[in-house]
Amino acid sequence: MISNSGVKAMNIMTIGQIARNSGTSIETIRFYEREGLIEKPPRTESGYRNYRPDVISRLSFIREAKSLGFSLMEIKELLSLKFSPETNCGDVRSQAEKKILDIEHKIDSLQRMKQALVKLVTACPGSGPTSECPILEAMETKKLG
Amino acid sequence: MISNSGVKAMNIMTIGQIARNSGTSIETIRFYEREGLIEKPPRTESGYRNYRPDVISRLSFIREAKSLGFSLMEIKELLSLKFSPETNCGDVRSQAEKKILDIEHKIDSLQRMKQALVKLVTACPGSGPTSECPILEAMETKKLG
DNA sequence: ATAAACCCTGCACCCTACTCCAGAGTCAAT
DNA sequence: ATTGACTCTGGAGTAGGGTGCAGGGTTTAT
Repeated sequence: MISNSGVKAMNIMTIGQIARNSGTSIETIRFYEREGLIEKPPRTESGYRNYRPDVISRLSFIREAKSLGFSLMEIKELLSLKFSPETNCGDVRSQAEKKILDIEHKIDSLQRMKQALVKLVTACPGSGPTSECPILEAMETKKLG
Repeated sequence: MISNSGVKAMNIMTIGQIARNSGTSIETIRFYEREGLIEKPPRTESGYRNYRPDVISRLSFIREAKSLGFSLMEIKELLSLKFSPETNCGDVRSQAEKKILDIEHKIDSLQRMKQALVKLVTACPGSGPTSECPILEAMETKKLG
């Protein structure tokens, strides 16, 4: 290796270090790279991937968004709201507005679900044979959808 | 057919009617039955499934919960949260409490995501290039997850 | 009584999102 | 200079969640 002679660039990491720090496996990181969810990082002379640490938060974001029911496709869209010098601000804006509505709907549904469960828990000591399925009932009467 | 002679039981539906009314395909309904997410309905003499209309809201709930990032397994657990003579109150209660925490975490994450997007939209002048839209920054710095 | 529209089972297949090799090269420490 | 931990590519395999027939009965309208 020839580079890295004078200054030690301590802000680059191997894929293994990124994996350990992000809770995402090496294989998955490479998979996300193939799928375009994270940028192709520069390589060393020998071909090793060379990451800047900020890819870690991107990976955390992906993990979080997945657990909220977004597909990798949707996550890609969310992420691309930043990196598109081509598209104009209006496009991004309306995209973002759509996502906001989507998210608001999700929050709503979760709040109704939570309410149903809270009701179930507080009614618990009574222990009588309550309704067949409290969560379903709560969701039904409030007309989810 | 011999039954159904005197009284017309109008509150039963075929699988096709359920499918059309719930937005879930026939195949998927049968799949959910195999997986135990919905009860096996009674059958006609000829073997046709005979549903009561309330299965529709159960299917809607499943669809909703899926979009919120719950797996079919988790949905099964959510649906089974009720007091039955078999399970004791403590079990149900602690199960429900775990689900509540889970849901609260999801709501939190969604709210942070929404905030990031709202910030993006309000920071967006509505035209021009988007080289430095604040969305990813907002998401990264807030340390989602 | 015949066609169109349904429904049945069983099984193969598909998509998404990974996960796991094999075979080979690289790096750090001893 | 060798060992052991690490990385590379390419490709096959897996789990979860459906989807699509084929082959064959059933219902309903005409």
